Amino acid sequence: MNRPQPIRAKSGTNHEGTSAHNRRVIIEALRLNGALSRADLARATRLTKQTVSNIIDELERDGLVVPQETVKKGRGQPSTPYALVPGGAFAIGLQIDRHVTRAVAVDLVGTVLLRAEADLPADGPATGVRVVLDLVSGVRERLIAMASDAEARLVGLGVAMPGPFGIDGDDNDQWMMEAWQKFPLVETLAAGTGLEVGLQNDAAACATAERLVGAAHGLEHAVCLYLGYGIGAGLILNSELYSGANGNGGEIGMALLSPQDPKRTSLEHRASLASLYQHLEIDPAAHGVYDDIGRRAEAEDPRILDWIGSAAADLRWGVHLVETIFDPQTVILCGGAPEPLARRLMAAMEPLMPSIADRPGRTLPRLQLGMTDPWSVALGAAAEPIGRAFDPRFSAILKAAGEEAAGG
Amino acid sequence: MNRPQPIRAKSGTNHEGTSAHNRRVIIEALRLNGALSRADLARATRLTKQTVSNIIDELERDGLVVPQETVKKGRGQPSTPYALVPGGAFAIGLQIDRHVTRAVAVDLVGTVLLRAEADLPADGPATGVRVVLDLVSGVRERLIAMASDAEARLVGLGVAMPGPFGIDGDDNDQWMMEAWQKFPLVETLAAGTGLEVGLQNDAAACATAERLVGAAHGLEHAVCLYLGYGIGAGLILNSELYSGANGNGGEIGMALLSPQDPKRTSLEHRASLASLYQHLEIDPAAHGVYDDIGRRAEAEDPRILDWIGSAAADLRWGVHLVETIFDPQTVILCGGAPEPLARRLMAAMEPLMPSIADRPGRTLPRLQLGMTDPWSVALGAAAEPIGRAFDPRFSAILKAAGEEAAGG
DNA sequence: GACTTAAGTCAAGTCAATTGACTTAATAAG
DNA sequence: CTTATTAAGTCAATTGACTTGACTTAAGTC
Repeated sequence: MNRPQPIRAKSGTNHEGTSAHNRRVIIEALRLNGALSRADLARATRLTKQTVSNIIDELERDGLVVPQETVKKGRGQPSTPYALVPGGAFAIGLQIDRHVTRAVAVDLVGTVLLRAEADLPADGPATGVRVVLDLVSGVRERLIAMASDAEARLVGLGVAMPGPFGIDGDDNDQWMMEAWQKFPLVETLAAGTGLEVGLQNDAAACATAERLVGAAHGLEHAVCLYLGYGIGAGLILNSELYSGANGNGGEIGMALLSPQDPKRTSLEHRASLASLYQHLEIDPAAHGVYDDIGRRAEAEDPRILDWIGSAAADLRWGVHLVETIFDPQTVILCGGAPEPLARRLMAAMEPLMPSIADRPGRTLPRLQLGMTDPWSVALGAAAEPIGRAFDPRFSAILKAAGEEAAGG
Repeated sequence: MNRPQPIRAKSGTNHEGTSAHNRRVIIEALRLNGALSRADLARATRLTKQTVSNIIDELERDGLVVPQETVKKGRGQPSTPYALVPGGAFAIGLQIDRHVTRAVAVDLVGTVLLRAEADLPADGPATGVRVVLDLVSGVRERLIAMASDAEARLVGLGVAMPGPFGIDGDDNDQWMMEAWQKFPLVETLAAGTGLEVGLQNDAAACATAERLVGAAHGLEHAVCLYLGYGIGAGLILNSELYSGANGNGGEIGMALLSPQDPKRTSLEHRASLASLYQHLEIDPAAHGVYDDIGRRAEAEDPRILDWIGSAAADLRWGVHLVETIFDPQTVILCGGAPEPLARRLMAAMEPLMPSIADRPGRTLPRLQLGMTDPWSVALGAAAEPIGRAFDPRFSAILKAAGEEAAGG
């Protein structure tokens, strides 16, 4: 061969790609609008009635949609709306956090069916892999006990853990997170479960959750500011999660706050639960910390209010920055902070700084509160395989790497 | 009707979408890899030989590709590579700058064939629209004189001008830019020329140019820092220009530099040619300013070096920030600064701040110099219709709004 | 009670990718 | 020098999935 480098090109597509896309478009339309008739779907997707009819028949056979009561809405034959069947598909989500791992099972519409939690050992993945595999298979078994066809309808396993990925750390890895980041987790879990495995960072998972069932539902452009032990941004751009070249898109925790600052203060250093724990001089590894800060926020503990004031100033600027850079429809504050804290933090961020988002004729608020639930990252992890299997996306149309070009 | 809101759904697709995508994929492969044989194309795109053969035949009939000399590369029948025909398509790009407007004609491979320039009147679009229409039609006529089939092969008119769009300004509109931004330019130009018209901001246009023929050629993720009269970022994400919800994505000039700063200093205030003009106390509207600062940079004028030092500090942080947020493959410094200035500015930005981009095994530099040419924005404007017509993209597969769903 | 409107089906048609056999033309082996 | 092997590319038939247009069903409306 004369050509030493591989040829760079996108994949082509064929009838299967067309069909897969149209199926996904219809599923998404039902997710976004609720039950719709074949005629409505045809108009909305610009497909012909006949095509929609065929796809709906197929989806019904596959158990993904069911007809509802017919609706008489004027002249003409009454229409039969079809709705998504929640039990049409399932996914498992796994969160690996600093001292705990959580797994959830969700259905096609994003309802959390099962939760499970376990402590992670202090030696990281060495023994921790066993723990997470057991957690996942426990959830899987309970899911199958709930719905006997769940095994066949399980579309994948999503994993979420703190990023960044592929970077040499700062030697301060008290939680063994770096060891987890370097561990071949996707391969190990895929081999151990036989499922397709996807990996996201915490913030991306939160954004994925907000996109499936939360404040970003149906939005094309949204930024989720995830405030957890660290801080990150989950980016929904063109209706898809944006991950960057190496899966580290949105890892804004490491962003330094100022061009001049000789101390090189990062955003994470000032606005994250880690910074709150430090400010309060409490051990983040102690049990009940999460509930404790929730209660103290509720009680408006002055030291918490201090931190809120300072974190809010930095986050206000963070909102300004992501609005300026991304021009999103909305910014969502979400993630792992207890709700009383998140709510007060959000209130303290008002008034927001002026920005490009401050435009006439807005319908969505510039900043809104998303999920504040310790389980939202695991939910987002589970939402990823659902989206991968059912959301319309460019990559779903293209011929996959596995499919060889034949023809001679 | 019972349903007051329109139904939200993506468009479906059909055979035409498939076919259009495959054509685009093949054109892109030829653009990225140079001439390729049908067999190579089939392997790279995962299409069958037969399909590729049909598409190549069609593209050859359409005058978009030509066969090259056959190549004997070992056993088997020699292959016939096909190459893009530069004259297969043309586009016109129009830049509207503060006191000048520029138009270029480019061909399918992004070669600039013609340039034209005119001063803009001080009253903005009121009389300026006439000027830009004349400029465009002048270029169009010269293009048709060069290539008689150019009229039929003209795929569109791209326009670039400073953003942001749709925002109420800061009452300091000495250049009438706000008047231009509010003017229905796209509609007026479409009506006046009969061409499809697209609009981008300066930074986006520069990124579009870098993507077609520059440092971002073939990259999936790149951020172009555009330093012109203002400053902005052109974002290439997933191989496409990202524009945000309102076309203002990347408008980082208005980003405030610090959470605390009571003076609310914006990046544009510190790192842009406007700030340089102010620093040098020269009138940016005077003729020959551009060449003048180029010469002074070349001569290492101490006042220029002052500015370079301070702007470099801010830009260094800007690079850190976009790396942290986007995780791109590379950052490209490009745009409207004279090359001697841009080159020194880039040198002064080293060493870059540590960031997530500082990873082992990089092949591309973290920061590289892109086009520094006063015509690069106009080139990017022209590159936009070329990309719209020929690049593989999700939206090109979907049924267009014009196409009504029929079928009964 | 006849007409209009809209949902949805039927069956044939069309488009574009696929398949598998075949042709062409080179190098390698004996 | 002949034969085998390999690879590019074509031919003709097939397949899959959307489209078309006529038709059926079931409400309103006049």
